[in-house]
Amino acid sequence: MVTTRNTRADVVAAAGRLFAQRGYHGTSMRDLGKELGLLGSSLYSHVDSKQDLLVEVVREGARLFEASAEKALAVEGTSPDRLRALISGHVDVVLDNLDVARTFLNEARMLDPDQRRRVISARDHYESAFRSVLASGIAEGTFRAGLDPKTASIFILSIINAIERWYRPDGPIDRKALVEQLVEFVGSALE
Amino acid sequence: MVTTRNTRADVVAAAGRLFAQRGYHGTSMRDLGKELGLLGSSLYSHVDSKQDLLVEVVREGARLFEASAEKALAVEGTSPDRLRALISGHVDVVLDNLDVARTFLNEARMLDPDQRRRVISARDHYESAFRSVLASGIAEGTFRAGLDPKTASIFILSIINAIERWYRPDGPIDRKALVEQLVEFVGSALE
DNA sequence: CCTACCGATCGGTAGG
DNA sequence: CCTACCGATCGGTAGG
Repeated sequence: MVTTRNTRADVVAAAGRLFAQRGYHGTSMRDLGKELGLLGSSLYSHVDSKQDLLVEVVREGARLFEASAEKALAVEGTSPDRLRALISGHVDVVLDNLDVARTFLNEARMLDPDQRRRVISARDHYESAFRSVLASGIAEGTFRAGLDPKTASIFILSIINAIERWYRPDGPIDRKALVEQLVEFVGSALE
Repeated sequence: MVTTRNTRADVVAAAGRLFAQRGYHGTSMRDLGKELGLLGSSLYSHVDSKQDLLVEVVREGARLFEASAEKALAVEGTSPDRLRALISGHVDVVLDNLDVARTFLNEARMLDPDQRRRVISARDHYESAFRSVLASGIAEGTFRAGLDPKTASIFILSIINAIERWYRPDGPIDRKALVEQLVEFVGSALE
């Protein structure tokens, strides 16, 4: 077995792993080097700074969530169908990219103000997918009138963002059942 | 105006503020000293270590949530009444102790394994208050049968724990309205 | 609560 | 990607 040189993508992936586990400030460049089998100083041939790594991981998270929303909004069918697609897609993004999702959700606030603003607007755009599906459903009469799409979106996102905090893939509830429980809970909250 | 000496409680309170804002690893003892108008080294006349401060803040959070649950469970009335008391009490704990709650929710994972275990079991005990109220409501027929109290509790806690992340006291929705929206959303999810 | 430190570790650079 | 560093900062201590 040959030990190949690390690519920039390897470095970013390892950064996501450690940032997710120990937090951005809890991870040193030497920790990250060790994770990759090289010295901390060697990382600077791949990146300009530690912040750069956080930016890169968080951006990847934003891309993944955004791509999921785009797909979900394109689903033919009813508003509840698109809401289900949004929820199911979110679960997939989180569970298929746990480290990236965790870093995106918990460590983005460690970015400098400029980069943080970009993340906030990316999040708002993602949230707007939920708001628009809820608004359509209310207009169609499939979701209860009097529902506030903004608040309801925040509640729904609160539930699906928190999955990262408690869900264990090897636990008693598999991914499909998780999505079912989510859709059922959220669905009946909207009726 | 006289400048009084800081008490241990002042130090813990300031630690909660900084841990909540910048994270545990993002806060240095010198930062904390500056916040209190003294040197980092002077803090060691109040505490033995930085970890001690995190332990203290997190424990205070655990105490507050536990006290709230105890009060809510003692409420006379129906299961939905007690659920409302749990939600309303949780909102009060979070909004009246934002820094402590944030540190409890986001920084407890930075504790050493031993202390972290204690927090996890404290959280589980708090969650059990929600589970038991849901189970009673299902048994009475006020909450829909087929509901899983464990999963539903996690979903409810996901929503009310996330308040820390988005709610602004000076925003368009006041505390009373927030509780109403929460109770309505969660309530209809359980019917 | 300050003075005066300690060894360890931090993010990062120059040069190969 | 390593060698050999840099100045700054880290948590913490001794003694007052």
